[in-house]
Amino acid sequence: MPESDSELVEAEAEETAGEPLVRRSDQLGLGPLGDYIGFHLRLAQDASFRNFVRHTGRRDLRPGRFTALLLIRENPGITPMGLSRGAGRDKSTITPLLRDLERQGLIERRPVPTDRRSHVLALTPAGQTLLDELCEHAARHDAELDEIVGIENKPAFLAQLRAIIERLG
Amino acid sequence: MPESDSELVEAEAEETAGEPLVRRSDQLGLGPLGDYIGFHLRLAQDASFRNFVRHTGRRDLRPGRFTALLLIRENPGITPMGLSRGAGRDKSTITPLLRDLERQGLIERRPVPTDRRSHVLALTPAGQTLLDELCEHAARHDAELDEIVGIENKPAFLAQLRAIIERLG
DNA sequence: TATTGTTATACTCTATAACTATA
DNA sequence: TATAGTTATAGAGTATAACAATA
Repeated sequence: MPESDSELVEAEAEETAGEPLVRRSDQLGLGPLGDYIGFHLRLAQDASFRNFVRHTGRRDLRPGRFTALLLIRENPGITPMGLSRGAGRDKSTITPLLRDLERQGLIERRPVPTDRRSHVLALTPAGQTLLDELCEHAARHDAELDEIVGIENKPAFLAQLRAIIERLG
Repeated sequence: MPESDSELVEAEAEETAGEPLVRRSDQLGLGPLGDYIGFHLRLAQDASFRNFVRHTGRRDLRPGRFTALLLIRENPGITPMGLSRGAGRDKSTITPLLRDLERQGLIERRPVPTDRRSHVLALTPAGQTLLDELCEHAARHDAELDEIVGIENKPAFLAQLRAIIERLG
């Protein structure tokens, strides 16, 4: 799906809000899709994301911010173009994302002496703090997934997901 | 992400367009997410969706339309509210979706004698034809997923996805 | 009172194309 | 010429809130 991408969540929120996220009723017929892997991948990803949001208590969290912060932390010296390629998103989507993160004081841009067109991205202390917090939520969320899948099945399950990721585009 | 949802793809397009969908470079570090099920679910769903789009040749295909058409076909007598609950989306998102499908001549609305607030949805012949075509693409796409996962592993893999779907929200 | 469906409004994510300033 | 990044623009998808008609 030009739909998902390479991230998980996002940051920043004003308020937490209740929990009215619409819940699928699942009493409907699905036809041929009832046994499709692709369809279930989609449903599982949806459920997983909702659970993550539940953990963070921030319903405004959406893909992009979290991944951006994480990729910046894990890849020192990364540039906006590197982020674009790493996240699998067009560079034009990176500009407003970084603008917002910078405006919120979560990241900063540093000049690159060797190429004055570009700049290096880095987390500010506030960005580190927020990312740490999100990572804790992510860890708790994923522990639930581990439990559901069964820790003994996790390696095989992950291997199958990785196979899909690598062998499809 | 309040991000994904309960569908797979969508319908309608003007032209096919090249294939410039940005491709993840994957040479970047992922930190703690490197072993997270949730993260890999997201990547796999992303890859799967891109592959589906590749099959259909319609890059404008996105979640929503396809599911709507499918749920309408598979659940005779369904109403907009039923669709909303089945798809796990707020009813306010259903209105414009149905408006577009109707405008394209893919669905029609029929009055409900017992409740004049509502109406029953049904595919037109054109809607059936389009849905059939999309289902063929979906079948070929999912056959690739079967091959990647390995047909002998499919039942267990699907069971794990279903466990995630059912046990998380 | 509660529900169905619509409308108004807004925000996120995404992309293409055109532009600039460098390389 | 080609690349890094920005801006302008556009279109899905989603949601909340308020509303009219009906139950």
